[in-house]
Amino acid sequence: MLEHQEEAPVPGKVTIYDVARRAGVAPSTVSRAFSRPGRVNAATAERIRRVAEELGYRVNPLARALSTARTGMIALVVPDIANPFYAEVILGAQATATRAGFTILLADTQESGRIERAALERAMPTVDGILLAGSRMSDSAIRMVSKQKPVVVLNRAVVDVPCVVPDNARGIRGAAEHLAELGHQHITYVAGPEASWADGMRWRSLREVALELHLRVGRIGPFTPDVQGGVRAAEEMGTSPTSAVIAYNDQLAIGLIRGLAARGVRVPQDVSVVGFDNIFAADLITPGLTTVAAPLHTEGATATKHLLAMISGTASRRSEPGAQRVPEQAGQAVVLPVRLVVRGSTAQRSRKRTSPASGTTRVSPSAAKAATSTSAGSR
Amino acid sequence: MLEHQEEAPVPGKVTIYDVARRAGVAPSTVSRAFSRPGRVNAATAERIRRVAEELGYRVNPLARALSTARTGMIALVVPDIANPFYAEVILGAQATATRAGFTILLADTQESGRIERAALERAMPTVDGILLAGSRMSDSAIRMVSKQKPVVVLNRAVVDVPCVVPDNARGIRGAAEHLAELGHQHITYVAGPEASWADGMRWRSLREVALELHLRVGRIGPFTPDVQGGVRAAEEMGTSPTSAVIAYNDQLAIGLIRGLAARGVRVPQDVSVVGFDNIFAADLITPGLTTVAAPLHTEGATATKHLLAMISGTASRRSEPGAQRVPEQAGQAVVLPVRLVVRGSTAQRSRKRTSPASGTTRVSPSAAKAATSTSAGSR
DNA sequence: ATGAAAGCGCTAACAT
DNA sequence: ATGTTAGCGCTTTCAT
Repeated sequence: MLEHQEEAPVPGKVTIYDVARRAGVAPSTVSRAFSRPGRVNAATAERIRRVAEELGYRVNPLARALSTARTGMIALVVPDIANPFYAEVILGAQATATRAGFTILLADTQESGRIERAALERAMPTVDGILLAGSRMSDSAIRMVSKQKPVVVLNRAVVDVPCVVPDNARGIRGAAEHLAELGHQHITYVAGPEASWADGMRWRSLREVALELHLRVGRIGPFTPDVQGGVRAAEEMGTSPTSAVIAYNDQLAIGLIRGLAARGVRVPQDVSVVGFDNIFAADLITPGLTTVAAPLHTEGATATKHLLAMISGTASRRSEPGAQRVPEQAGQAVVLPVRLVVRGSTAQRSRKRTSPASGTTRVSPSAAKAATSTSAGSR
Repeated sequence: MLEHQEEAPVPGKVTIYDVARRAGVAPSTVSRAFSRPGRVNAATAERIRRVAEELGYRVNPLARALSTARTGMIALVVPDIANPFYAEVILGAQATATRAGFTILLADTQESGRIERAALERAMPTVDGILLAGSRMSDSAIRMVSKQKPVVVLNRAVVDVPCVVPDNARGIRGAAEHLAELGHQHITYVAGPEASWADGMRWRSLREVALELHLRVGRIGPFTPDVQGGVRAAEEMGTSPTSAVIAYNDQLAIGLIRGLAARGVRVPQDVSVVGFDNIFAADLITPGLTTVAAPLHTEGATATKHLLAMISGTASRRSEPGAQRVPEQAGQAVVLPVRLVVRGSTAQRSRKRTSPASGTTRVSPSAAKAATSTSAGSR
């Protein structure tokens, strides 16, 4: 009679023991039937499956995780989900994670290093690996983390930690060449967060390519990498900006265009603007934003693919504490190709503007320190 | 000497046993010290904390979950993370979840009911509750789920399941009144997904308020609720749309404006457009989009708050299978206030346009078939 | 207030 | 191929 209790399939309460009893086998056999099909007789396996089915049995991932030390979850840590940039990355990550049977634990750190640490603290013991996109932590902190669990970093190069980054150099080069072809001779770089690796990378690349192309460059910033920041940048630029500007990212570029418009400066007639990332909105605004398209979705996917590889790599040697580090070409950043998407925000340099034929070849960005754009002096 | 093994704080491997031994207490005491402070002598508690600290001990959430049946995770299921609408909701949810010590398990269902089911299947056993935003499942399927775990539904009313929705009726009313004040007498509703509860709600509300305000209304659609859909809607509208339109959501409205612009119809001079949601981009495009601002962030936060309440409610009676349903005012949808944000996409009705004084109270938008779609028949 | 011991549901040697 | 037996790390009666 007690058997009757089984008759009511209470979904979350059926265990392998229930199935085992009902199928007339040992619990371990049921376990095998689910965790490693093939290691059990096809016939019994089938029977077990049937019984499990009718009993409404589902494996309990938690219990499984407790003994295997593998949870099937990976943490995705981002500074701001609402940032379309990360949204795309998340999508890419989610897609390949799901396909591999992994679940994503999402953590938004609100652009705060403190929250990021806390989030990691919480998530770490629950996940098999970590995807760090736009981390605010220091390189050494990241290395620390990667010593405990497999980690892949996005959009940033950290020594000794697998990274996935867009080809910033080529992207900036493409943008600069495009601008040069349109007759622009002086480009202003609108900088993003000071601490951003990508920002440094882009600015450096710009200076290099400028040298090569005989362009002059200036720089203002840093600004927060959002629309707000762009508006502020426009203010800082004053009424006579250079004829061309490359912004750290699209949000900044969009804000810049708005800010410029508000002060009567027209884009692209008066100044050409190029962004970076090619977020969704780049195509929505007027004029459309010319921008360096980063393979957002692909970045997420690629990073996840690597992470999963690392995870299955470490899976074997559980007991070796220090062995967490994987043979993978650690430290070797995978760089993904980018492409320039030309839209309406860039145009032939207007002849009406004064052409600063004078001026040195390469303008010292020291002018940047003048809060309210003294850098204008260079023009 | 064996003791020395403890000296190397291998972060993920320290257990309460290690701490207990080192602190000279029983494992159960260590457990108490962490899970229910107060039930242990303040002094010993302190000592335990210290030892734990220096040993680098962290409670293992999985192990804890296995015995308590509470994981501290809630699943957030959304159709599309990249959709700015959901991005905001996610943020709101994440914020309050984190504050309560909960972690979010994110699942993007790619607008697919099938994937949604699969995701739930996977997540269910791992989470304490579920947040369903923009679910593609049937009401009954949702009720089924909510019988197993606490569930809160967003942007949709499902009988017997706690819901959080924006005040669609008031929102539409506000939009219609605004349009009426501007002199518009005929409003076209650009419909979203056929299966969408919100869409039905909005259309119905529009008809009601139209009756009251002596406005005529028409409707075209359904369209996919994205920019693409809006562009298609523009095509379907032909060259002589009504002077005012309300779209199911902002993306549709944005696409519509683009599509209209492409065919030489100017917004707001020729036609006024109102959206719904007030997503980020609504303020970026030109002209700015007049729209009904839904409290996106608040929705996520509110829903989460309710879910957490339900969770702590069910926490007590673990053994009562059928008792999962909470006393909460189940079925009672919480409706959140909205407000109209007026931007540049709406304007006084242009006198130049032919005023269709003739025509029935409700004009059949048959003109739509002029475009490419044949689906026009159903409207 | 603290200790001892029995699980939570599953996996993993080790047998057979 | 399948059964036995220990755990995984923590919580939780039940004693003391």
